[in-house]
Amino acid sequence: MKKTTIRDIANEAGVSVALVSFVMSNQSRSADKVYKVNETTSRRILEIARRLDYRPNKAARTLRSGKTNTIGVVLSDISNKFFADIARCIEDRAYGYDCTVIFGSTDENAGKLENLVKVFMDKGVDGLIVVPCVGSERFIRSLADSDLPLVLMDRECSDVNTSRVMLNNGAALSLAVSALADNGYSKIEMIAYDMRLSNIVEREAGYRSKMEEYGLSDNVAIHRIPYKDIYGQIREVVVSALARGVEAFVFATNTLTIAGLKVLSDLGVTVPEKVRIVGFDDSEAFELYGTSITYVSQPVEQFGIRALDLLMEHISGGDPLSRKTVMLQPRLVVGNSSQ
Amino acid sequence: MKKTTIRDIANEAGVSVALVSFVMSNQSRSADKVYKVNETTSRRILEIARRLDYRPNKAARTLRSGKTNTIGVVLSDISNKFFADIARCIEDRAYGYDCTVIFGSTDENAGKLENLVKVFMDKGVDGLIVVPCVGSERFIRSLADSDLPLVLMDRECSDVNTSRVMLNNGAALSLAVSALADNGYSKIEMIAYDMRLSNIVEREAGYRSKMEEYGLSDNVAIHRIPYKDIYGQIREVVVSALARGVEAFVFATNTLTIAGLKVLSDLGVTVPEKVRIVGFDDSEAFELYGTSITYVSQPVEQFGIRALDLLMEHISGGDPLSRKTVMLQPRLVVGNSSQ
DNA sequence: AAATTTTCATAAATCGTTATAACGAGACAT
DNA sequence: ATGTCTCGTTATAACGATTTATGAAAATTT
Repeated sequence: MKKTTIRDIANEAGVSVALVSFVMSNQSRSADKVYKVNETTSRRILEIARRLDYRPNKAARTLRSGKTNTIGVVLSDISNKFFADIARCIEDRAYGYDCTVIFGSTDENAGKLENLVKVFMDKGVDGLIVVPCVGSERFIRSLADSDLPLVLMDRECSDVNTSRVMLNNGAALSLAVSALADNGYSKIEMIAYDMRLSNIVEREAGYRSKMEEYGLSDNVAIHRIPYKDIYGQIREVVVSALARGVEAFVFATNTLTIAGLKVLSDLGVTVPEKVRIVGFDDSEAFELYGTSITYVSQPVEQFGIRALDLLMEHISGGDPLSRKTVMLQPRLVVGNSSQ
Repeated sequence: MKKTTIRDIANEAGVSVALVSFVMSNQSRSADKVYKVNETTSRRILEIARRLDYRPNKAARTLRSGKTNTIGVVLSDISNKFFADIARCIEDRAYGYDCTVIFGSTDENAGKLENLVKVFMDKGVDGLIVVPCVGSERFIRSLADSDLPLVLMDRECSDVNTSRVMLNNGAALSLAVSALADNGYSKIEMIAYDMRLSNIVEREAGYRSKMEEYGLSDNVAIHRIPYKDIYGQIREVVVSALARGVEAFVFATNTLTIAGLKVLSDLGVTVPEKVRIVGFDDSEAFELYGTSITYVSQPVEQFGIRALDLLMEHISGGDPLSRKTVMLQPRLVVGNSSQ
């Protein structure tokens, strides 16, 4: 029960292996010359291939052609809902491109990122989609200078000439601030991460400038939470803010939103009676919270779809000079938590 | 800037390519003969390899040896938290085995499962971890008869001689029932899926037998919810059960638990005052629910770890007759929702 | 009818490894 | 001195495809 090879088919059909190869990878073209295959023989070969249940050997194909039809996706943590959703979209869409995907999680660790990329390159991926993390800028720049197709996702990396898919993070927090300010609240504080990721930084800027627009510069307060012991850190922040008479919180990420709501709930602070909030990203957890949550929504599936499309375009030879940036727009979902 | 090959190293060191190959894949052994390499030359070759930044070409290696160092994992939906967590564990652990993982989601569709497995086989995976779905039994049996190493996860498939990692599903619902019955409740109803997946079936059996043990056979009521419009279906069930004076609900899965809680919350039915519940699996959503939830916890990370270990053992030639079944034990986490 | 082009097919050279048989040189025993 | 072993190494044939140059026959032009 040996696997059938191109050679078996050639024997069976009484033709050369080259011809079979041409038929199989049907674009049968060379640099300038175009190899045409006779319709009848072509069909005969296809038929025999089907009968013998021929499956091309990918390793051989890759060895000779240099193409793996595999791409690598490096993200923060595939067990995080946001990235898991993106992963799922990429997986589905890649199927259409007849391309398989391998994933890797960095845990926001630049060393791991570097490692993963190297492993993926050793595997011979045709291209990479990468979510940069703090400290990975230099490496990513060098990566972009190599000739491996690359698409950045979710977070910027300065001075890199490559395609990218980003959220309009500034607009996201503008929406959040407006939702509250338009209801007459002015003491709006922001809870963000300690990490200097581009998306966080931009969200902070969005918050700040929108506050200024409403003439609330003096009320600007950004709390930067370390990545570990989020709950404990937020609790401190919230307690002191409440003591100062804060009216509302805006959150910079999904995780922070959930942790913040839990803190408020544990403190017995009701929303929106005692304090208002606007969250970031949807979560099934919101459904079990007593009050419906106002939040900024990002088009999650678009991240995956657009990033993959850009990468594929890039791989199939689009000219390397026209790198595109896709800017996704956030949307405000209004609930009672901001009233 | 061509990639350096084994041949470059051989030239540089003035030895044959074969010797370099032996050194690189250092277990240099044949069927019976063992090829020893001189310590000094070995070190010299290694040194040169390091200097030239040698990266073995996986495609060539695979073509010749037949091994890909890649495994496939077929699960229900990688964007579902339970599976995402498992995926993450597998990913991390596979790194230690110097092995990459490709994932695929079936959406509980036997056709997709079959398709994914075929794609993975074409890719040449060394082995598979599969979460069966309804209707895939025949295909999985045929798969198990092939000589591709296979490990089943989370759900049974009858008459298949292969390794597997399962939860003790019966015990899981026994725990759930006990938690309620021990508090004096007797009208305990179960909410399960319509699907005849082995894990669901076993959970139903666990519920039923534990109810009998408490002498509550007459109160046994299992509600089977179709996979679509879960919320609406559960709502109907809950409303009529409440009208009949139900005291408590036990849920068969995570998704059902969340949906159930949301229904209760929307109906204004407070837990545990009006009705008691025991959930399945942890969820961050529980943290935002007013009452702490009593739930059956599965050792999620163990699924990934044990499945991968079994598969690796299987791949590296453990005798095919000794297939193992790992039975993971559930644990009860007690909150207020069952009081 | 000769010249030219087009069409279809083939042979042979890779791609970078691994696996196996064989081989020379000393060591050791006969 | 001859034969047998072991040790370290080499030559070479795969592995299964793609790619290129080349060729022979058929179709077209001149």
